[in-house]
Amino acid sequence: MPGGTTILWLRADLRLDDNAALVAAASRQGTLLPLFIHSPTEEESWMPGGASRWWLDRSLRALDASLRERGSRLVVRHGASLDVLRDVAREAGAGAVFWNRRYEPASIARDRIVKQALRQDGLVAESFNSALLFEPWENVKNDGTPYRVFTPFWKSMLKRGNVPSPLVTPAPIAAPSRWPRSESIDDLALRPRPDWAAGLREAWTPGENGAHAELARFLRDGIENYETGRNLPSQVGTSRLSPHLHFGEIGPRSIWKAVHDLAADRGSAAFDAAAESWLRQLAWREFAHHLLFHFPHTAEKPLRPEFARFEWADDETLLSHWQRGLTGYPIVDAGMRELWATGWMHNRVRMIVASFLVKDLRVAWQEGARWFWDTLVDADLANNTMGWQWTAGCGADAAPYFRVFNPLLQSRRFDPDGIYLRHWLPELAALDAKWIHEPHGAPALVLEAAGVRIGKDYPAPIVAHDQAKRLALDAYQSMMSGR
DNA sequence: TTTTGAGTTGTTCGA
DNA sequence: GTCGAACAACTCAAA
Repeated sequence: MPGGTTILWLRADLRLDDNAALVAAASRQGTLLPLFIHSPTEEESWMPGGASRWWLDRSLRALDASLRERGSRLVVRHGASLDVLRDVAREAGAGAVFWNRRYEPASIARDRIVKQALRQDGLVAESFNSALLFEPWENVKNDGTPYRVFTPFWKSMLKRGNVPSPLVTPAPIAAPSRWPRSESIDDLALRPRPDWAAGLREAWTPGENGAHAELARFLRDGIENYETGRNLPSQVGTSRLSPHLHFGEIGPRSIWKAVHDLAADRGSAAFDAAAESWLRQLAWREFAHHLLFHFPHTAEKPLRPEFARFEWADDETLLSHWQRGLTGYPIVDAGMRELWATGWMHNRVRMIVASFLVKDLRVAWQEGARWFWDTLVDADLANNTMGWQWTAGCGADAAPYFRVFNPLLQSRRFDPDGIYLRHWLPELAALDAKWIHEPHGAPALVLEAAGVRIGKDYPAPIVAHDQAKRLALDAYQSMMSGR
């Protein structure tokens, strides 16, 4: 019978707007019990890192506040998901559990067990899609197998048409007559101790309102010049929506519609082109989930099996210099310090630092993926995995192995005035645009005038790029020839 | 099945 | 300084 109480099991969908499970639960004409279960070990080896936990803490508080505005609240518990769901269902007399799907391998396995068990208990258990425009199994090749190249995936997605519209959430949200026990968000101990999150607080506003504000900012100031702006780390030329998307504070359906509405309003071909280039990025997110769904081993292992025998440098020193932003290459070090301070790094710089770790230092891409996982507020298994495998050349797109980023050229091209470098490397701030990209090459008098002592104030390069590139290419060739 | 065209993000060389 | 071609040849998608 309809009615009764439905548990809305919230996970990576921390929003009220455009939430399919919420809309479906509300349509049952009963009451709704919003529940978050903290169960990090169920993510197996991909437990949220410190930056992600900080974000989650803030996002849960924002969600609770939004629910209270609508006459409800967020129940918070910790423990094994199935056990908690059963306990809460009993305590609240709930007859149904609804949730939005996640696509990480460990989540899929857990959710399958949970759904089956709840149904055996006699509960209604249903899952929905609120994270993606299309399910990973929907947009596949004509022969039913998954795509491994982005462009055909994207064309096929456009050809499907009918991108779903965002769902409208009813207000208020009907609260149950009796609330089950809830822990406080503080009890989850998500906030870092000691508190190193000052930079994160300054940079971000987690939560649904913060997400929509960021989208509005980007649609107003960023999207028109996205093609150039997205490559300049000294500017806010990207949407910065990645952490909001990861936690589901905003969904792709809302974004797709907002962009198309704006494009229709502008009615200019130039705007359409800019808008499409950004929506392609949203499709890359879809593609990443598609890949992780169909190739679940790729979070740990290369998609291209021949890369399993690549000989990586097993060198803790190189890795730790990279992690701390002490490589002697300013663009790499600036990026790594931005990451450490804000939990985020500009995408252009992510490519540069990733290429540097994998090709110049020849440290395994999995080490870089791990560090990003622990430090990024937008750490997302699908995106992180695809990005690192692409950089290493072992991923879905056949990037030619000789494509090695030159950190000096990239730095000059995308931060010509050194604004980004000076911001994150204050010890180099007095160097001019000519030398800030390569301080170790500057004449002694220039260094002296700028107060920079190489090896003391700022490190000498830990590897010589030209030589490192040759060694990397040799290593790739050895691997390919099977030696 | 075979064939054909194409593939996020780069660098370097030589005209 | 700018531009096109080469890098080296592989995998994928689709006709």
